[in-house]
Amino acid sequence: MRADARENRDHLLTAAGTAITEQGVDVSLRDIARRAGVGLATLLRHFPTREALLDALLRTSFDDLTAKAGELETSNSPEDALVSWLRDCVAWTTEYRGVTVLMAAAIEDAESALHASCVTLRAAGARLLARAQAAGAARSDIDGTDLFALIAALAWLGDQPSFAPRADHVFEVVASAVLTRAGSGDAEQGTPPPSAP
Amino acid sequence: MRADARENRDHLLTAAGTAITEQGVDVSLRDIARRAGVGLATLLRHFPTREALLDALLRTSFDDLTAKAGELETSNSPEDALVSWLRDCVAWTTEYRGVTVLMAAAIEDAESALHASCVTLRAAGARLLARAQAAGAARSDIDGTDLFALIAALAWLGDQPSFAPRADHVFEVVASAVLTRAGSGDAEQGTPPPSAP
DNA sequence: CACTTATGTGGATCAGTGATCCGAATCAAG
DNA sequence: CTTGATTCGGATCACTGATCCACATAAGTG
Repeated sequence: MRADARENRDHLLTAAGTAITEQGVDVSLRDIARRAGVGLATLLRHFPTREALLDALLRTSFDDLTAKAGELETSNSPEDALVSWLRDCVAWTTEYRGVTVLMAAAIEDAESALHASCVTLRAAGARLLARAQAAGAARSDIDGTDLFALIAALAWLGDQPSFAPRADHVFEVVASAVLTRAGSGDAEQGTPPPSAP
Repeated sequence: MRADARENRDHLLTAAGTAITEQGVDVSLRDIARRAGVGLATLLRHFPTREALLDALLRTSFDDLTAKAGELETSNSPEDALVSWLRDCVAWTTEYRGVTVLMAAAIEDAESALHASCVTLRAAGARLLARAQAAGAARSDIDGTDLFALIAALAWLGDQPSFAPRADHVFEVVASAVLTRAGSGDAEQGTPPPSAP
């Protein structure tokens, strides 16, 4: 790779980072190119699609989250590990407004540049969930896919200006649904047992 | 209102209905105008913005949902009433793919054409929730805004092709979090009590 | 250092979007 | 039937992502 090309690539990545944190992932690619002092065509040569650019930009964050999941697997409490990791995941998405929709689309589109990162992230969450389930700390009728969907939904709430103030509270509510009670025998039914204390 | 104008308006609404159910709320306004046999400028005169068009198109659905909430208020079980209404709300959004994002934006934007409908809907849900809380069937640390956020999040999951197959299951999980247990004393803390059976 | 070649660049351009303007067509009242 | 106001829709604008190709430039060679 030529030296000037590498330099342009780096400029593009930093410009994309600041532009996205300011305006969200839907920011105009022309804006990013302009910030980097580069033509639009150059941006599109280095990153043929918006997803490719995001993949290069977010890959380290993805890796950090999966690494964190690995560390938490040796934490003392399976329950705390799961909840803490969930919180980290949701909190991370607030840095990149709008990234949730792209992740949701990428997780099932094997052609997407973000696909691999999303699958890895889901697997990391699934391991933490399985550990909590084995310890009886999480309901047993959900799996990694459900967990990923819950993370995405909570992250999406944080993306919406109208819901963002309540996002933390809603997180607690949903987390309490994932944790503890119920979920062993009547999982097939789907409907939880009626409350009769 | 002139007769031909009214006719065009009706054609536009039916065309918008079919176009949106086929392609989602992001469908091109030109497509809708073309289906209605009308110019784009005509569509934009009758409905100056996409939200205005959606408001006219969805208002009856909104009214149906709020009316249903009113009926359910006299149902025998506050718990069943709440869950049934939640299910109806989430199910309704599947007809109009992508409408959730617009509702989320409209609920806090008083200028939006959809604002009034969303506020009314939220109030209807809040009444059902309050009734369930009074009966001890729903946790007491959530309010109508939280409920609206949960509905929106679940509806958004149904909108995403990758999550749609799990949307029903996730609904049950979230519904079980809203219902029954906890929520009276420790609401201030946010964090649910650790599971220690 | 000079030259050649392969590589990278970016302005011009295309199809698509929502929005706006204004001359022309159409309806309804007298 | 005439008149006048209302409505219509093609042309147009600014913006998006994407593509093309003449041009500039860096890297390698003698």
